[in-house]
Amino acid sequence: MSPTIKDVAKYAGVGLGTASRVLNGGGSVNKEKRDKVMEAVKALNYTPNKMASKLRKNETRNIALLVPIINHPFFAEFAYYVEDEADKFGYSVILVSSQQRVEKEADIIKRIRRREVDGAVFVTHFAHLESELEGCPIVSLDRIFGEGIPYVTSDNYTATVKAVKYLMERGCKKIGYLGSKPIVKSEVSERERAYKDVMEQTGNQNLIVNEVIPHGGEQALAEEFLEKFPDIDGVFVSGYSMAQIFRKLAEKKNKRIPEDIQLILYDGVFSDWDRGEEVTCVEQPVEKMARAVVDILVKKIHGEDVEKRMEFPTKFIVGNTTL
Amino acid sequence: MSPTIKDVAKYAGVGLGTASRVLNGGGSVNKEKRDKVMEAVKALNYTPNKMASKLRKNETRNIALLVPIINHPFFAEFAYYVEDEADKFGYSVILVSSQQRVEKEADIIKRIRRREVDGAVFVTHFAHLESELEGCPIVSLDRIFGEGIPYVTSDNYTATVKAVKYLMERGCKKIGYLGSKPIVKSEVSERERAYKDVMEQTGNQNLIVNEVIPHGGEQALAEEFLEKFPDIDGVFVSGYSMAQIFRKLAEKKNKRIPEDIQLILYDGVFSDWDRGEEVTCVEQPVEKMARAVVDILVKKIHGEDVEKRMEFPTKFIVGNTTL
DNA sequence: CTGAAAGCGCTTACAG
DNA sequence: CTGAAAGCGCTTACAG
Repeated sequence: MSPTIKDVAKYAGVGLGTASRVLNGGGSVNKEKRDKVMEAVKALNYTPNKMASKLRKNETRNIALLVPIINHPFFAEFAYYVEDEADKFGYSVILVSSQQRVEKEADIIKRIRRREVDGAVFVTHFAHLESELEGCPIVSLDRIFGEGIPYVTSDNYTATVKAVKYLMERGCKKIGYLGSKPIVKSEVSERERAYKDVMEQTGNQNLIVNEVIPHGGEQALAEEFLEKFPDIDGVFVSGYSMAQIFRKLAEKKNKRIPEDIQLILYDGVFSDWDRGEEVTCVEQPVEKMARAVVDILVKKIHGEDVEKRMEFPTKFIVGNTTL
Repeated sequence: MSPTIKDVAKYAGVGLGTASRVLNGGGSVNKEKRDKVMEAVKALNYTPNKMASKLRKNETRNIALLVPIINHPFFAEFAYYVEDEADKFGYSVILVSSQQRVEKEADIIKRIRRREVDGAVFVTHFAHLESELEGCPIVSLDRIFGEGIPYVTSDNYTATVKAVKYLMERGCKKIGYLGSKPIVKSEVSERERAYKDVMEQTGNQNLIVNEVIPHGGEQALAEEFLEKFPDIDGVFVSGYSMAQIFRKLAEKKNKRIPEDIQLILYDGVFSDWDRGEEVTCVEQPVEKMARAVVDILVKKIHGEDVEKRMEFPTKFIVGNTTL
């Protein structure tokens, strides 16, 4: 068995409390005894057992990160910064891909109650019992839960207005909206609202396909969109996967982008692995948003007051999918 | 304060042990008492405190997953399946992006010793004190640590031979090798060995740029490669990011792929978000490899015997980066 | 089948 | 400054 702090104390010839104090820096300790303890630690090759101290201190120093699916550029990028930021505060992050399964979302709540994690970051758009969340240390991205749950978002409305107007400026006459609608209350819905407002103001028709779909349902939706609106010459696409699938489909149908259809994506350009093509897009400040989410969560775990809503400005990037 | 099992026992009018037994199914309990306990659980809205049972049972039910960086298609895909498989065994996965920082790798070892996790999956090619690993429940991908650490890999050698020969069949006369070399002993090195062997057998010259580089160093390496071998007409690229960067660079230099340079990538084609272009590549069975890694790790944590090395066959996929 | 007790390895008031 | 003690919330032999 590995040595315990008891062994260290005994070896050093001091009391248990003293050993603990030198190990944790709590309270001052006689230099001589301190040295003896350090010596004992070395001699016994002692490592503290965190399970014990966590139980005692009633904190796990873990947070859960719930994403729909980790192998998606936006969520992976987000996860990267969440981990980096959490690490700064001494928290580890437990990764959970919800895969849109409602049990997995509910499971996170259980993990908090079971003291497996101190709190959670929610990046999902699926449903579950809101009542269960009461008082839970949770922070969400985009999604609006209710009073107790703060969230971080981007300027969905204004950015979409700008994007749609840009398509018009570039000559588009028939602009569609393609997206997968959140099943829950979410700031993402502001995108559709913005689109509709612009269409109304400019006396244009709404050409929308925006549905609640299961994971993997993008293909069917993109097809539906192109069938419904075959003569479209511009499209605002909400979501990275959807845009990728739309582009593939358009190619297959011999619709050239941007010559035949101009495209703007909400959900930006990412790292190197993104093949470096420049999509015209609304880019979210993923890093800042991820760090903010963690900062808020940590504050919340410590019982501090936090902002209920935090909005970050996006960047409009002109690429080669518009003329 | 939330209720403890003690409260449940008191409420139900039974002993602590009895309450524990009905909650964990250990040993049989009188039906009547069982019902009373269940009733108490409901009434008090009791949730067990896992920190306590973990301490008692000396298991965290957490494993760490160490990847160089999570926002990379291969690692994200790998992580997805690791989490899914771990979940089946009741384990949670703690995500750590090493960012090539040696402290982060060493930190994982500490986490195991501190009982923050029961074991770890290593997907990194950086260095640290091998001696520290002795007896640690660790499983690696590709990397060869030594006797005690099992690993999962793919058929690097044969797949590379096949790929390079394919380039020849397609008419390439000057075939280069571009990759980032692992700093440690790894099965990935078999790729370079295979390339060299084919070159030697066919009486061709080695045109290799394969260096140990820091994260983000791909660009410089790709440039070096093209400067050194400007008249190349085929290239075997090891690693996804490197290939993406190479393709971008080639485009900038007006080298068309595949017309001027044919390209084969080791590290396959992934999900939808990969823009769907078909790169000719050697595809690793990521899902199977990830699940195998977890299966082995769980066995190892439970002290069972495990295979020391497990090789999975890759698939050769012909795309549009070769003629 | 069941209750009282010991103990997992820590930390933290509490006297001194 | 420091040691002995209590306790975090469980589980698991141990008697009965």
